[in-house]
Amino acid sequence: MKKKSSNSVSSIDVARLAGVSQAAVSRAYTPGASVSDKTRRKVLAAAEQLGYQPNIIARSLSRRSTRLIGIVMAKIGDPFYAKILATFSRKLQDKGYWSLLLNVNDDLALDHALPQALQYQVEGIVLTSATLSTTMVSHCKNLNVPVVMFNRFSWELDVNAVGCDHAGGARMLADLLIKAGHERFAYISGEEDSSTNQEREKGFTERLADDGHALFARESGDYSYESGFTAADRLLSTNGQPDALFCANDLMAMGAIDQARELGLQVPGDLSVVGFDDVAMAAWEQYSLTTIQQPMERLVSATVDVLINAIESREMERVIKVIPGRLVIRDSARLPEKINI
Amino acid sequence: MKKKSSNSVSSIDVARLAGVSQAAVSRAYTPGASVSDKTRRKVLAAAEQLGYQPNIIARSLSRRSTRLIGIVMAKIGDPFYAKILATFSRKLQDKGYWSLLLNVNDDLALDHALPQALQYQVEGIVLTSATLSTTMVSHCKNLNVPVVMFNRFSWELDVNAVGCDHAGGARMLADLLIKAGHERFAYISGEEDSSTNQEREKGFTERLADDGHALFARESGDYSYESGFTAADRLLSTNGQPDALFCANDLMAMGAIDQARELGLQVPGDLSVVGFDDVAMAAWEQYSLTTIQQPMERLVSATVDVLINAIESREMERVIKVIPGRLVIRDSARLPEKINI
DNA sequence: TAAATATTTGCATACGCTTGCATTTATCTC
DNA sequence: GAGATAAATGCAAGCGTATGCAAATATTTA
Repeated sequence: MKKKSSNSVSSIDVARLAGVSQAAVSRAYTPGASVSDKTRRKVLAAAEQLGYQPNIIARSLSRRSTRLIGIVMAKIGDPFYAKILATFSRKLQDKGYWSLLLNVNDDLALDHALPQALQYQVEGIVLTSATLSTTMVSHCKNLNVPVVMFNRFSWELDVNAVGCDHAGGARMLADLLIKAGHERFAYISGEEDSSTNQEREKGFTERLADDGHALFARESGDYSYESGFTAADRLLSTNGQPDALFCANDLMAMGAIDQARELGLQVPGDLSVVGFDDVAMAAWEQYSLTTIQQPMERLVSATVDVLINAIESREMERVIKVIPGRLVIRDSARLPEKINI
Repeated sequence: MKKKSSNSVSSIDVARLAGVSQAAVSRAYTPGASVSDKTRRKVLAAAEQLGYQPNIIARSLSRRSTRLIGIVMAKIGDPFYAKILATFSRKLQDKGYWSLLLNVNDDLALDHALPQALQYQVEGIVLTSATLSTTMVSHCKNLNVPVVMFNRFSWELDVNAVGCDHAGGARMLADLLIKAGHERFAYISGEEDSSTNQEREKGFTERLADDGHALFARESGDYSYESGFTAADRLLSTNGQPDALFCANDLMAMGAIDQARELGLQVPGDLSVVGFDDVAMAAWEQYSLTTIQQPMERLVSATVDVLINAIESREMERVIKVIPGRLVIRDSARLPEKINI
């Protein structure tokens, strides 16, 4: 239709209209800069009239600061991760940072995507549901871009990390199940190589071992509802069934519950099922899942704090924070006779 | 620990090391630029050695193109929107664009956040779950930044739009319920002022009217599970119950199903329930929800195409695309005797 | 082999903003 | 009201890359 020529109005145009120098315009938009009120008003009026907005790209180049944070995610569709993302972007926005979203399928794709993000001069990176290769870590280190891994942990990688106390949470669950008098404990794992999965399993089995129990059965899943559903099938349709089941996350727990019911079992009558995360659906009537709540707000706040601090203080010391989860008791697991947890 | 001085290596450093001009370095990174293979190799080798990566911020300034797209979202936690976001960012990445995420609570916050995004010189904007004010629309228009509304529509606003055929989908559902012999139809709305809600209700009631039916009952919800749960309570605990219920989205439908069962009703025995969206959970055993599938890939592809085209062709003509949904029949609604849908 | 053409190269400027520094103007002090 | 101090202003040099243009080099043609 109408063909507009490139119509971007710059600080020079504003300066001209306001009858001041270009520098004055810049200062009018810089809090605490040395400008008189009168000048600032003149500038803002002229800007208003011309529809001027400062060009942050140019500002970033000049200031050598973009206020951009790269958020790396896989599985955005997973409700737990979706919530994380929502919380991150909100908290970052509150602090005046913006989120550059890197959607990644696997760690390989990350190695491809990350350099791109770095080219955008992101000032920090949040890693969820993906792990960096060591070359990428040193890459970020060289560029002086702090990284925080969220709910992932690795001793080898010299990277900041904030996460929930998965082992501790799993221990609480084991504890609850033991006290409820269960005997045959099963576990459905998440992706085997995720640190989250390993810690949860470790905490669970250790607490069992404390009471002389061992894992009665174990199946592999991948954190998806479907994997919980099918793993539970393998678990429950053999003879000699477990009477307590810990799934590495809520989604699988819900799948497992559905499968159990499919097979005619009562939850928690015949089988106690517990999960991990406390996603919104865990509270739904059909599932009413006993689980460990990951304190999202605290986790994300801590992560953002670590990141921003690393950015602003240029501190290179590695920081690791572990935040305890909270046991949420609902109806999917049998309770101890006397409740004293 | 170790305090690194600002260590950014620029094209000039690479040029020096490679023994070429800075321009040559720039060209080495520009596909199709006029450089000999020899030079390009020298440059890349030097770059490798220094760990050089082009600074996209500087490039953006020079080229006047950031390849940044602003994605505006509210309710990222909603599984349907989470999926949308995932799909968008993937498709955009595939086309060499990056997503700047704007997390927004309400339209008011948008009016605040959008100018900020525009300052980042985003080349286009995708709007989901939020509506622009008219001043923002003209703002974008002035800046020549194309906008596409996703699953939102407004006659008044002169903005591109891509969305599912909500009315058509709702009509299919009404059709199914009518043919199954239902008599008393109820509707639980989404947020009343969302165009999506209005279209779905319109399609539903129109199809009912075609057969001489009117809405038997109606309750307000807000697209959340909880609102479906409570709305269903109001709907079902009065005497004179509906026998068919259309909820404006799946989440509410699941809430309604849970409430119905809570009240001792069979679904679909006593009450047929249908939803809209076909989120992942709709396929879960407990719900097995009959619903309208929004063809996510097509919707998002179309949106991205409209946007990219508007960006690259500088075309200002308004584009509107409506894409049909697909009826997914599961077990939450009674079926007609003879199936001929 | 010289001339004509095509390909590479470097120079210099532009992109829009920030900021140190010197200069001008306003404010204060006695 | 003069001198001293403080605040405001403008100038100009960046920030790191892209690119038009002219000069230099390579390739082709006769």
